[in-house]
Amino acid sequence: MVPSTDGSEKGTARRVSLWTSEAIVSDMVGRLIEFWGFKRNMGRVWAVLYLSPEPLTAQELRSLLRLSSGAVSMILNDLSRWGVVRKVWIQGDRRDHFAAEVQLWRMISRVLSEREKTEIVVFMEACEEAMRFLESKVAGHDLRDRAKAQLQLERIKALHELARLGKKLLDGLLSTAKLDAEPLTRFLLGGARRASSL
Amino acid sequence: MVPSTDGSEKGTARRVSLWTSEAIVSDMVGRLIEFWGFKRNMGRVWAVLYLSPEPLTAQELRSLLRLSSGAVSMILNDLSRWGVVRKVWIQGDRRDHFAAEVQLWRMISRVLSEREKTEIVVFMEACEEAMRFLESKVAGHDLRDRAKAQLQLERIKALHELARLGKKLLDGLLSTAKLDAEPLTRFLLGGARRASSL
DNA sequence: TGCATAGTTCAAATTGTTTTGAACGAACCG
DNA sequence: CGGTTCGTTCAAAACAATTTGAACTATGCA
Repeated sequence: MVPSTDGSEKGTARRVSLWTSEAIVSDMVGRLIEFWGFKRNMGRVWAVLYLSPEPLTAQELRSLLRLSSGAVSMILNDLSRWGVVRKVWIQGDRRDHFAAEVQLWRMISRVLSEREKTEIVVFMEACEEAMRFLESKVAGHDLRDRAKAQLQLERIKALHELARLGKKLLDGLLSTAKLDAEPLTRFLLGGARRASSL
Repeated sequence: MVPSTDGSEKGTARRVSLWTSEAIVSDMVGRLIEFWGFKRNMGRVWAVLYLSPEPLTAQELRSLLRLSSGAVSMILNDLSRWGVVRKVWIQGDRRDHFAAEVQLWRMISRVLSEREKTEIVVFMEACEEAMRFLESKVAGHDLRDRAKAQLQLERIKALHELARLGKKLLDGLLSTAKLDAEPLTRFLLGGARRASSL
């Protein structure tokens, strides 16, 4: 509401509403991120920081996004733990300032490797455990059970194999990621692109 | 509890508890699927069907997984809409029987294309809208605002480009998928594998 | 030291999602 | 026709996740 005394140095809140572009993008990133299993506000906060020319304080985020102090604190923590936001020390200001990681690909690969990879590994281990159980069943007496155990073994093996392939794909993506700043861009797809700043 | 009159033709519930392998896998698939943004029980139901030698009735699923009649009905609907389970007509039995899609890759590519692709397209459209808004800002009078609009334009362009690449990757996966039954297996990764039944 | 502001924590409240179970409609069977 | 079983729907209940706000800790400053 208050139209902001824009150049001010110390005032409580420098600006209290988002540009249309910021609203659209933060909303969208929020949705996307939620859909990916994170909190919606993590996406919103990240997006606002990503579109900000300077690092912002918790206060500013708070008023831009109408969140409580607690929420902002927790969300910034989450984002820091995922390495997608970092604290920036600013001369003579006691408050913490936050900046978004702008290397999109670095960010994504970090998340992928921490999150998806664990998920896949756990899944594969579960498959292995189930298969160990079935090994004993296939040697059992009941004929019907043996056939069933056999079938399950095959099916679970297929799941296991799928996970293995998924992991490989992921590893492929991640290794290209480490290599450089223009990564996905030539990962198997469309070799002839100019460098971009992802 | 009741150990089942196994070969029975018409009894209410043929079996009421899961094998260890089934418990492990259905639990695991449930988690994974939940993590992917579906209902946990969708994963569980699918997994039980996937590991079953014959199609099962809603009743059976109900007692195997301890769900209410309503829940089973709704979940089977969801699964049908996603095309990962289908009704099987069984001679002289009034009840519907359900079988899991066992072509893992076909199943996954269907879900990927329906869900992720839409998501990406919507995201790209949002980026475009935000960029249109900014185009007007860069022509504005306030100097500060112009710089900021410029920055946002660049950043949003990067997001847009990332989405485009994601889409391309997805399309690549999906097109290999359509091609055949042994798909991911040689999608860029490890050319030298035997055929599998994914 | 005492005041003021920044930041964190956590129990309670809110919000959102999934499940339940009773009510209903449809199909089959004698 | 009834009676029975199957399947669906939907409002209420249970559950899960997120947010709030007040209490608290820490730090800077005079």
